[in-house]
Amino acid sequence: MEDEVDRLVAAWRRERPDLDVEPLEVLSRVSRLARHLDRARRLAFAEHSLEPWEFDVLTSLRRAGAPYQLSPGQLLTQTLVTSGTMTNRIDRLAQKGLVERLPDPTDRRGVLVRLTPEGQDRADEALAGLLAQERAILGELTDRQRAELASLLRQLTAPFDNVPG
Amino acid sequence: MEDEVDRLVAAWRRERPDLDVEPLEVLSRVSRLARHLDRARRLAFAEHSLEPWEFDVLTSLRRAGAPYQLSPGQLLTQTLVTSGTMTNRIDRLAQKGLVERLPDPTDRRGVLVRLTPEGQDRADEALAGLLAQERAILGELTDRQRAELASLLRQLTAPFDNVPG
DNA sequence: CCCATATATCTTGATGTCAAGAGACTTCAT
DNA sequence: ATGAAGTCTCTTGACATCAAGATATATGGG
Repeated sequence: MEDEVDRLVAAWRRERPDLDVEPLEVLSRVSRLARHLDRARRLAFAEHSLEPWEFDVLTSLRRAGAPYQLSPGQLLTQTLVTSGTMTNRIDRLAQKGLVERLPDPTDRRGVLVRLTPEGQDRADEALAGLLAQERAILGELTDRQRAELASLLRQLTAPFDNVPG
Repeated sequence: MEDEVDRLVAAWRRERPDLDVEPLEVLSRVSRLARHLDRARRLAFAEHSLEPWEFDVLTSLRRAGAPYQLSPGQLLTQTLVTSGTMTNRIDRLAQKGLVERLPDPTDRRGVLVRLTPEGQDRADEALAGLLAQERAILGELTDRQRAELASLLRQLTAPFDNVPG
């Protein structure tokens, strides 16, 4: 079946027949698929009244394991946002009762952000919903194809994930 | 080589051994790779003093073929932004002399946005730079692997691209 | 002990985006 | 013709984000 990238590539080949636009076949599909996934996830999370950014913060804490707490600094390295954004996010999550701020007992400059029991439940529910949706999106592929895709994608992401930047 | 998603999946398997998180192996990699690509593209475009959104608009017009003009409405279906955003983008591109607004001769409500000669040059230069960068990112893969990846990704994107939404 | 430097978090101001709606014009049924 | 509904673009107001800097605390060399 044809997709938007086929049309995009065809347009470039018509307008710029001198250029080799083959890289777009892979990387434009990655970007466009990510956009579609963002929208789909937003819908899935909305069923649990969570925004994507809320899911990111709550699940970062959830994955940390009991007692489900991290410093704002650790959270911002995990979620790749700036400190101003993280302050704002913690404020709103605390107001909704999903996390709470605790003084760091070992550093008086510091704060610890801890998942409340309700925050933990919401994170767990939303994760289950997300996985159900993702299984549906991947439904067309065989196990063999999923493994192949994961492996090829890992080859592309590993260089980014294993440098300081 | 290990990547961030391997670590993410390992954390979930430790904290939620009851869940099958295998879908993340594919779809989290897609999202994370897209984030990396966004950053890389921003850098590539910066060498031509273009923002990613400027590239999107200019190349949409470029792909339309001579005389390189589209209505704001056509531009926003291509770039998936709202009309308010598009008005703002056209304003700024016109101010920089990369596009110009013309009255639509067939509909007095309408406007046509046309690429200026400078806008066309900038779009062409930035596209060449982008393709060079993308070839470097894909450098690790064989032709066979790229084709395989493109084909698998097309299977995932086609359902999104061939429905009204 | 003291000061310079580093670290952790929060605050401020600017920006780009979106959602909703306004204004101008067109289209179509009557 | 005429009025209602549709279409196209732009305006407005709210919001999340970022970059830069402020505040408070910690750390280590002299």
